[in-house]
Amino acid sequence: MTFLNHIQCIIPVSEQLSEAFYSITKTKTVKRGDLLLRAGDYCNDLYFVESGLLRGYYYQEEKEITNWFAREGEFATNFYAFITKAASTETIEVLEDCELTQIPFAKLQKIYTDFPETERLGRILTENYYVKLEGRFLGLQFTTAKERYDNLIKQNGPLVLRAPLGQIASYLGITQETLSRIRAKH
Amino acid sequence: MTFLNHIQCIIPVSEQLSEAFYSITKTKTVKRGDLLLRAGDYCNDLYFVESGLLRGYYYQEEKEITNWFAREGEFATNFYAFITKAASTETIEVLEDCELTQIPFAKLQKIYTDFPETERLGRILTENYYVKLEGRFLGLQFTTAKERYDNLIKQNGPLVLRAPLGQIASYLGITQETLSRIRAKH
DNA sequence: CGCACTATTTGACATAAGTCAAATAACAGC
DNA sequence: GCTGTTATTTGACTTATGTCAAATAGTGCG
Repeated sequence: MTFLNHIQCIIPVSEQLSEAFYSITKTKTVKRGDLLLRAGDYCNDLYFVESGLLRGYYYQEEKEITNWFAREGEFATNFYAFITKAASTETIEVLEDCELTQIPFAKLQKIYTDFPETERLGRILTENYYVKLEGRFLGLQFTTAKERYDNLIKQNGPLVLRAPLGQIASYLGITQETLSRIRAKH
Repeated sequence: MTFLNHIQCIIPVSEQLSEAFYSITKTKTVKRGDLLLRAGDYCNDLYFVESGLLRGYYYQEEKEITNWFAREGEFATNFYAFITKAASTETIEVLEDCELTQIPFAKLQKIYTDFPETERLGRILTENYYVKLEGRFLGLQFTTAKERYDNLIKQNGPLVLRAPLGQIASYLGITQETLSRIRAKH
């Protein structure tokens, strides 16, 4: 699913709006290991993943914590830093070669001004982020590590499995050792 | 802090906008024990708490889980149900007599249409919800039950303490017994 | 005031997951 | 294909928090 297809699922996209999006976005190809954003930098872009896999991570007491994975059809950015223009606390790393649609913040603002109906888009994307986070929050509170792992596999399939064990473990809020033991009992 | 004061902290409020808000909002007085919203109902109103204390809760395997408390200066609603028009999964209960500013969904939509600059307001309120939830999510993952309790007290002071033990415990994601033991060691 | 009901505390024990450490396994570069 | 490095697995032990049950304390109502 391309960026525009995805937008069309959220708000109606007129010919003009479609062209405006076309003119402000760039296609960006990145390779495994590249960093799209570093902690401390400003986050000027929203990315839509056309193909590939990314992750966002930060440090919590020396330990690297993976906060999210984004695969094709999903948006990726340090949401908070993108919106507030505060320095990013997250680093965004390319896990699998990606084709991305890059949406610069300033140009997105212009779209909001020129096409007020797109304000709704921003709100809905925020809501989606919220709902997703809420799901994880409830999961953390009411499910065991094994259940969370099984759910991750069910929802994200083998794609996420290509990520190293430690990254998946920290995403699930558990230690590597625990995840390794979960896997051992198939 | 009144509703309009609060809005003014987020977006500039013109004379006309102020009047428009005035015309769509109603002041509502509710008493301890009243239910503002029941699980299963549609959530048609956003409330701003001028004074008093509310909570939102839902059931998770027979157990009542308090999802949030809202005190003066905060908004209260089942955010998800309000936005999506899905049936509410939450019940909203009045913990302490409240004076509320009631904002009906349909009229809020009209404000969005008549004053497009208010779309930003919706987005920012959503973001605030998101950031708050993110804080709780991280807390659940990286702090002990005692730390979470201490933080709650620090942030919400004695107001929340008037809520029954079991409600606070479920909000913190722990059992009553554990919270009771935390309190016992002052 | 006293009864019945509900909320809180306390105790004894169970358990999921963490910690630390060592043993393997997998992998990248020469 | 070896070698050093990094990732994963396994083991032994600890710990925070949960569970179940019983004892108190608190509260509203007739």
